[in-house]
Amino acid sequence: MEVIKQLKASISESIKQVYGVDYAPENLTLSQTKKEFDGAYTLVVFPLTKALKKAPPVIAEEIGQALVSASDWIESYNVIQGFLNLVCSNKFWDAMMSELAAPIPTLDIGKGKKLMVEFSSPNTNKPLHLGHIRNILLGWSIAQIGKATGYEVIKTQIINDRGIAICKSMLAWQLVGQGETPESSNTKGDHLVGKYYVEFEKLFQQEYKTWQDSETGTQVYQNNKNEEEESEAFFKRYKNQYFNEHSVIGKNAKDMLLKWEAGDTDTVALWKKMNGWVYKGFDVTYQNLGVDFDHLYYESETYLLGKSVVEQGISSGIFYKKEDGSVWVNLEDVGMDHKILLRSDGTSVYITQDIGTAQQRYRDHGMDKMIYVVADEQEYHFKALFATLSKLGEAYADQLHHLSYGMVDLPTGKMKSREGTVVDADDLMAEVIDEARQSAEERGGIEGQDEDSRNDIYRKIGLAALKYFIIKVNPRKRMTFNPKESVDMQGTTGPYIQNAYVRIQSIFRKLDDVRLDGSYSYPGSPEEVETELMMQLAEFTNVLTEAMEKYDPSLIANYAYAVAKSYHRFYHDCRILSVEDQTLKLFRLGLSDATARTIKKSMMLLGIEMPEYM
RNA sequence: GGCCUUGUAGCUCAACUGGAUAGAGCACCUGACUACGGAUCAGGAGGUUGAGAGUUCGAAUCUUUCCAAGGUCGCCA
Repeated sequence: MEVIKQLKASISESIKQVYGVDYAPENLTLSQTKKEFDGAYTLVVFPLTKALKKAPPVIAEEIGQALVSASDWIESYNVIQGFLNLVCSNKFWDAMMSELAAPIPTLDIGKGKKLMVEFSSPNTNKPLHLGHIRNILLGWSIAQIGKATGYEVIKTQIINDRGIAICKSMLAWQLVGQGETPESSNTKGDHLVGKYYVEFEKLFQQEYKTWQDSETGTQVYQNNKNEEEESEAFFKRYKNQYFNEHSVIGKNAKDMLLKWEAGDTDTVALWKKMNGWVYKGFDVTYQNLGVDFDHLYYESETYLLGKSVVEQGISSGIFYKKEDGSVWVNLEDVGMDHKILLRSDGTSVYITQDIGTAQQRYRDHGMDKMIYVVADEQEYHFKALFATLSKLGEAYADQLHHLSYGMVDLPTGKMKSREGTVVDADDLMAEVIDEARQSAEERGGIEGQDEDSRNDIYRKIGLAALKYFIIKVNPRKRMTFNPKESVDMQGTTGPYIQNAYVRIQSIFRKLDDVRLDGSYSYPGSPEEVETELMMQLAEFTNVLTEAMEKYDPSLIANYAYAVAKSYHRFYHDCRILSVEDQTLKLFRLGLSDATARTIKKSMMLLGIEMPEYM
């Protein structure tokens, strides 16, 4: 905000004038004055004492005097301890209002730079769930924030389309599916494939159970159990080993994976068919959620990429090979451990393909900056990945960032797919939209709209509730998703913010012919609710900058709420359409318009749409 | 056990980067202009910021020691 910059510059000049000391404007701490004191902005003078060598109250007094005589923006001041409270003049508020009336500019922080954001990155064996929603909202939002700060943004994901998981679904479908398709069963493709993933688990459990009672099973139990260990506890622990060493259906699944890797025609055809179903399903979910991607990467195409890089790393001595053939990188110099890069059988692990994918992406897009949106359980992995890429001397290695976020819990505890407590993304969206519909029908207010418009409004409100509920929480923190609270529409919620916007639209609909020409002059002195709102709006670019620096959309969410709250108060206290004084009316209309634009922009950065009615 | 994250009102979250008497919402209680849209606004009650010690003009924030929860730690992704 230029007005604030100029205000700081004036303070800096006053310091120069009184003390002959150069104090850079950007080093001044100028905050909003607390409500219980008189003034708009407060200069905290404690930090100045060293440079100016006087007691805080004296400095405050002297700067205050100098400012009042030098600047026509400062009407008066008062000093409380080391705080210099500045009371601003109408000229100041008019200047600020004029600046607020201008279109919100794109910042130039990322000007000329490419930013790639990876988010969502699902497995193709089951539908998206609540955890993905947090991931997607964060990724989408950081991409929008990137754009708003001047970056050219490439939204991407890596789709985990291969591996044992999808083979399980494929096998189960072959065994018990009887040719079922999304069309034949009228089921969304991703849900259908997810169903067969569950089917596999059932078949496996049946087989396992039978085996447990067999001679071999009991023998294994007797030979391997810990002291006093019950059979149930043992077999729970032994499950993975059973899958790998004894299970017939497990062997079949693994064989399928081998066939897939060998390029077996039938297997690949089935794989393509079922993944195709899943992608169709994902597309619908993404569309309903209002997100899209610019460039997709598939694990099936990238999983081999890292190998040659690793082999080069061995010959150049960056990595080393153990006797058993496995390849390692030593990360002790950056405070980490040794990390495996290739298995002893020469196959690649998770990090291997990530190395390859990173290189591929850099070749494709030459990005200056890359953000991976992935849950915090993978922090160690990304530290190791970045350190390894750095050792390889990759140009972009120090511009990689893991946007790590806490997992989503339910009031009943963790989400666990095995226990069926996973909240499905499609179901969840349908529920919040339905909730919005009920709420709107009770209230009335949009009966005049046709059905399509009404449905569109319900969708916007419901999704706003859901998205805001999730995005308002600091990403770093683990969050509890309370389904009841997520559909709240009062208080700190998406619909509350939408309501402020809708009120403003309603005002402007009632105006016939008013032109806001961008110049404002307040007759008398603005009300406190008005100056508070203006100051709030003036913070937008600061908040946006900070959100980008910290990779934290929740800052924008909290900001949007603060603006909406200030507006609701203003709206309640101040007449707008019915005021006689035309300049005052224009001022308030200008303020309303600036508020609407700021709210809309902020919420757009979070992937939340604004309705015109609600 | 090592490392990382978190701990703030009954609950869900803030706190302008070390600033004034720690703020909102939900829930509870009391009110609001014969409503520019009440999905709103105002008020009440609710706190030893997990505990202790330290650093300084000043600490929820920095240091340190504990306590609690979660994550992670060489061939899962």
